[in-house]
Amino acid sequence: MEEIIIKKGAWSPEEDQKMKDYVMRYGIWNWNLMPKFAGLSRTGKSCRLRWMNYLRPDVKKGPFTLEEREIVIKMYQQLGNRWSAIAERLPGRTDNEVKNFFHTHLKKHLGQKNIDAPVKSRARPIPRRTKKKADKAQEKPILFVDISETWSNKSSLMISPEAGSSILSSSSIITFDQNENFDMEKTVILDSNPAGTTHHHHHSSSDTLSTIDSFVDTTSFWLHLLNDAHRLIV
DNA sequence: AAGGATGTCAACCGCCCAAGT
DNA sequence: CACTTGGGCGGTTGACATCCT
Repeated sequence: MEEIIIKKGAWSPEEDQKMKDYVMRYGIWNWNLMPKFAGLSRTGKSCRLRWMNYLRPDVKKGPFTLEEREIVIKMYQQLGNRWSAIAERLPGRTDNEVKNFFHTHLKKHLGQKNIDAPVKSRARPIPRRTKKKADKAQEKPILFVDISETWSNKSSLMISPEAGSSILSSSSIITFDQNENFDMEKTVILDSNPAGTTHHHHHSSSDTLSTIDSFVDTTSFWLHLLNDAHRLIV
């Protein structure tokens, strides 16, 4: 097994570019696996943080406006140190940025007299997580691809000729969970199969599924194709 | 001019939670 | 039920910039 040195600290412009290129092409599917495919020697966590706080196209850069400042103060009085909740009220600002802004600009310059928090640190009157995974999936359908070593036990790729749309005269691929029924919404149209291998399986009913055993060998290829294709339908 | 003090903020860490197994 | 996993959260650190004497 090859030893991979995980890089830490500041991101270089080259790393940023790799990340941007990758996400633009393939989207975000799994933070832990993504750096490997993107050619980054970083942890998934590090990648996620960099993307969320800096590389994401909708992050607002530059100093806080007066309005934003007022919102931070007001929300801090209401919510305390729930930075991510406060950041939701400030489009383009991240929790990290709000937290930094508060500590460096507000806490000291205003003093506690004007910005009393209603609750002590760690107290969470409102559950931190209000969104469930199902809710999020509804907001934006996400293709889930499981490529763990136990791949074949958990889930499979399926190709269903019937699912082909008129857009492309090709086979379709979906991902699925064992308990999940065929879902046309998650159908992905592909042009071709990897490495010219034949993975076409015909199904007469929607719950007939086939496992592609050689998946692991062509994981990268498939994931890239899936992500490309996924982008077509989202 | 110099170098110590202070400020800024990107990125890390440990912990937490929801969902899956 | 317990355990694992992925990702989200807030506290904190430390490199670098700027200020101050």
